[in-house]
Amino acid sequence: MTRTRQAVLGLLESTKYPLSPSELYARLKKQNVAIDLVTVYRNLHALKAIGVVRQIKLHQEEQFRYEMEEGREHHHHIRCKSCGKIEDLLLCPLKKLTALIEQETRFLVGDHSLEFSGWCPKCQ
Amino acid sequence: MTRTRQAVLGLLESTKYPLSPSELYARLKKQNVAIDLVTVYRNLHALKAIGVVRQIKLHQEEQFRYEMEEGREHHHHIRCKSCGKIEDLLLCPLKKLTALIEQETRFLVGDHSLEFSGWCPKCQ
DNA sequence: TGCTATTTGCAATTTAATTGCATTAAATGA
DNA sequence: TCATTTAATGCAATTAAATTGCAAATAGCA
Repeated sequence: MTRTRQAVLGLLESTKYPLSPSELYARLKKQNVAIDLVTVYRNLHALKAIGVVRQIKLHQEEQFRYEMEEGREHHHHIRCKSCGKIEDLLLCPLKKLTALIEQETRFLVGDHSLEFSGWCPKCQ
Repeated sequence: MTRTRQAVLGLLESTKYPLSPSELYARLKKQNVAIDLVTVYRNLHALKAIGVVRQIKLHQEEQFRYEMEEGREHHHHIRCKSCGKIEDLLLCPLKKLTALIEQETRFLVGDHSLEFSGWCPKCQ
């Protein structure tokens, strides 16, 4: 557990929404943490591999985002089409649906991703 | 409406799941359609702009995919984690949820994306 | 303190997507 | 039909996110 890794982890812990590698990099720079963008990527990869952070990809976005795995219930996101603001949605109407989908498709369902987009209060 | 554009459109029309630009390019090559990958990109862009095709991005995938807009009901997808097979899901349990989400978040909901992943019959 | 294994920074590479520009093909009108 | 305008194409180069190789630096531990 190195200084840089702690900085990455600390920032993820204190942020209420998922961050992209470049966002993490920019914020760490602002905090005067000497870190390379490649190191951000590698730390996120490592933290994901050990199950500490979760990698998500929002609909229509280019980059991956990362959020803490621990202490968070199953949730989804809503994202503003205008300013990009992201908030958690704590509801999930999909648990009951899995059996039906497995029956219809013969797939074995592992997980799902759900995302709403629209306009946040400021951008309406 | 050029030959190449017709080829792109024809392939999208005859495929039951969303295709990526590189998949389209590879298949057109196989059909001996002389086309550049850049042209595939530009045609998809143009077809999207006039509302003929829809651009989607599946969770955890790198590239965009495209599918016909016309004649298709609102639907979602299920994707095999192993072989990448994609199928449509014609159900959507989310319409009723929009009002609740707007109330809770004060966002104005525009649309949503929902995707299941798991293992297809062959890969189980 | 000294040794080993891991992590880091830098440079270079990969892949998806985009852009500039000269050439070619389509489409419209006389 | 042919000429003229307009849009589409191919090639090369570029951009951005992510990854990799490798030497130097750092952490962990005896």
